[in-house]
Amino acid sequence: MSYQSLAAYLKILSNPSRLEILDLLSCGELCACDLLEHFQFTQPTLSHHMKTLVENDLVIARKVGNKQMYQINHYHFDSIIQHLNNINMSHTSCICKNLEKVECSL
Amino acid sequence: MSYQSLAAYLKILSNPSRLEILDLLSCGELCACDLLEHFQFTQPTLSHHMKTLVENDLVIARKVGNKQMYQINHYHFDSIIQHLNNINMSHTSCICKNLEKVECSL
DNA sequence: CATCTATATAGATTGTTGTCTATGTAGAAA
DNA sequence: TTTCTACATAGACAACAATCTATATAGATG
Repeated sequence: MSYQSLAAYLKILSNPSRLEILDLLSCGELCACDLLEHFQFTQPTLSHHMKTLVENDLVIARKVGNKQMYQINHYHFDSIIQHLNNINMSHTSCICKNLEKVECSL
Repeated sequence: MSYQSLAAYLKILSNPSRLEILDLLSCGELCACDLLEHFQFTQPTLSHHMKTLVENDLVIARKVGNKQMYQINHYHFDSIIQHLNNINMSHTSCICKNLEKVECSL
């Protein structure tokens, strides 16, 4: 995963409301109306956040009657976390290996 | 950690340049001039990114002569990853436990 | 001291994000 | 078929973020 795409996924996660939505979904499927009850913002704002989450594969949506059900995509979430871990850790294929230092090895 | 502060840290991480800086620092300490060589942006832009990273405890800075040395703060990075993991996983103290569902358990 | 190197700060600009109000639409119910 | 419920879309706006150029500063060197 490129820095650009990982950064794009982290941007989706870097919002307190979306984090709370994902936490609410972490135990199981919920509909939009259940989610909305927990927040102070308006229904279009929730709809906007859900669209963002679904378009970025962090949430899976399915329609049941006139209700929109949402599930967290644990698999994709895990993959993002793993890529973050790779950046934090020093590893053999790390870009820092082919870094040409000036003479800063102080 | 609140959703707000976790989101704030993720916002710092949600930038491809900062991710690449952290990846470069993951193997060891580097000075600003070494980092700058790897990027297309200007020196003030690097300085701005480093300030952001240091102020948010993701990077530790120390001055040696007229050079500014930077180290990644693995400990804090780990903690952010762990909090992200807690959101992805269903756990006993999860906020979804005291969610009052309408009748959406379809 | 004068100058060079490394880095920081100030201020401007452009693009993006989160939220709102107003309105549209699809499915269920009466 | 009309109405209600649940959700989506459009458009506006204020706040913020990433970058730049220009300039300042701190430490080293001659």
